[in-house]
Amino acid sequence: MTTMTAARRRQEAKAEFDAYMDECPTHRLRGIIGNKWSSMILLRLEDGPRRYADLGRALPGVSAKMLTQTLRSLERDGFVARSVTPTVPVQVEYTLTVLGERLIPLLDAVRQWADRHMGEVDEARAHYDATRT
Amino acid sequence: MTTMTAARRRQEAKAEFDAYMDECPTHRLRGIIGNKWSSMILLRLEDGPRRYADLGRALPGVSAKMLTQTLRSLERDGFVARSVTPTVPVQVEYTLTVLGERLIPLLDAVRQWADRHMGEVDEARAHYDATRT
DNA sequence: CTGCATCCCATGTGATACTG
DNA sequence: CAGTATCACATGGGATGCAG
Repeated sequence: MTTMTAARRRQEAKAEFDAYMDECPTHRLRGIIGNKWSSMILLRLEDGPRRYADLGRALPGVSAKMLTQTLRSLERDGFVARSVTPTVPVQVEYTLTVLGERLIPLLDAVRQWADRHMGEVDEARAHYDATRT
Repeated sequence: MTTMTAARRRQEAKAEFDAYMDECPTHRLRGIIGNKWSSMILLRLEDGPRRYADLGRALPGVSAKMLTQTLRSLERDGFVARSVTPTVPVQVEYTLTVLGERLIPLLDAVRQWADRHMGEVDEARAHYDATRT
């Protein structure tokens, strides 16, 4: 029994840690702003409401599937609100919620850091790649 | 020919946009801080240098592979420095670079936002899930 | 117009076993 | 101690076609 203890303890620690990670607010937030389209969409909504196809045109790289999927996810998390106008054909408008607006400054902070320092990252990368052939 | 124009134009716009995305500093930074272990490692290094196994113990959920891989990536991007002491057995120490230290405040900003607002996200999520059975 | 369903591939992540 | 190598798997993301 005693021989198993070390491995056993590590396993339990890992399980605990994994559970913690699932709860960890920071980790979850990173999951949100880390995905490919969330931030882009939020930033596009900063200037006011936008319709579905409108957003699609503003983000030429996005597929309909990802646009819908990301929008749903943002809606579920309370960052955007969705309102349908039952005309024919229907109009669907997406708006930033208060919570969504509060996220904008953070997104801007990320953007600013990137603008200021990603050049250094490029240099570091070039140097790293160069020094080992 | 003219019938193809619309689709054609969209394709070109997409290609352009994709190229832009690859360059976009913000998007690249999100790729860095968005991955599972980068931020955690950087935050652990905040208090001073750490050795490989030491980091591993501080992050019970990480596999050796991911620890190495993430560390390599952070080193390449210039966020951490790796120094080897050729004793027997060898010692490898990881330290935050100046660039890495400059990233910490941003990471903290993310953490703070998460601590303050993820509760609201949970509520929104619960409400969303509840309202559509 | 807005969105869902399906299929498919690339990538990220992890478990395990092995090495200088 | 500090990795490397290999295999396996889940997820993210995209293309296409259909529907209300």
